[in-house]
Amino acid sequence: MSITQKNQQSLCPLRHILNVFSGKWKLPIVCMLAAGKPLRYSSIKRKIGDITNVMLSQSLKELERDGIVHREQYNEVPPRVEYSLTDKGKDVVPVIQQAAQWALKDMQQSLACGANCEQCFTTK
Amino acid sequence: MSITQKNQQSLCPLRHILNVFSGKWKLPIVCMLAAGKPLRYSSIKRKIGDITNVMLSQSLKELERDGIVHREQYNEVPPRVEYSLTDKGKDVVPVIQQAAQWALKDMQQSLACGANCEQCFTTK
DNA sequence: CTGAATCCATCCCGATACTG
DNA sequence: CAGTATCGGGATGGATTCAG
Repeated sequence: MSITQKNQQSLCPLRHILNVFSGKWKLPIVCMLAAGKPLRYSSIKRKIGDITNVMLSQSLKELERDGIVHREQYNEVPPRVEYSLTDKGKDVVPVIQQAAQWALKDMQQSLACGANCEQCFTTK
Repeated sequence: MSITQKNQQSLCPLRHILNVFSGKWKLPIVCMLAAGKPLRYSSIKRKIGDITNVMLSQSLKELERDGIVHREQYNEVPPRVEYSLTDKGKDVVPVIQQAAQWALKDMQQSLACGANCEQCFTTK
């Protein structure tokens, strides 16, 4: 399980936000959902590209537990599940955008790269 | 070494900022330095409290390599080293503050805790 | 005082295979 | 389609000891 669970007693807000969003995949996932449209499991997986089922389902489960994403399951055949951001999740988006801005500027200065990443807010 | 080195080719700004600031201690360290006054090694260690030498020196070294903190060494006896934020490091402070704001609000809602942490911007 | 060296436990992440 | 089960490598965080 994630680091989030064991240290729920660590009261520092910064530790808290790191607990919620650290890991390799959570920010990319939130970014995809930030567009507003609910996405299906396979859709997220396809957009991210190189994520495995284990990491995707685990990340989604933890984000759901932490109140960032909402999971809506439709009992159909074949099964359909859609993920979207909760209100709390939408609240973080500006913060992430600001962070991405800083990071982009930093990267341009130090690496002169174009940030051709499809997964974050800085593209286009 | 940090994850930062191997994936320098990962061009996503969000990955970049996570690379620079993830880990258990870097944000607390930056927070202490954000007050503006240069701090000595032992001073940082005392303020954080439960960090070991290994983690502190490693974190500082990586933050220095990434251009966030500046290390000033005075050749005296006993040796004295002072750490402070670079301009780039100061630029991140507002972002971290915003993040801490969100996290604090989130924690108050879900845990009703008082965030009695000395290490972050939300105290006092 | 400011670290470096060594050793060790944990856990994050991933590949592969399988299920309702 | 939307996941779970299992196994394993490598990174990360830490205790202890030692050094300039």
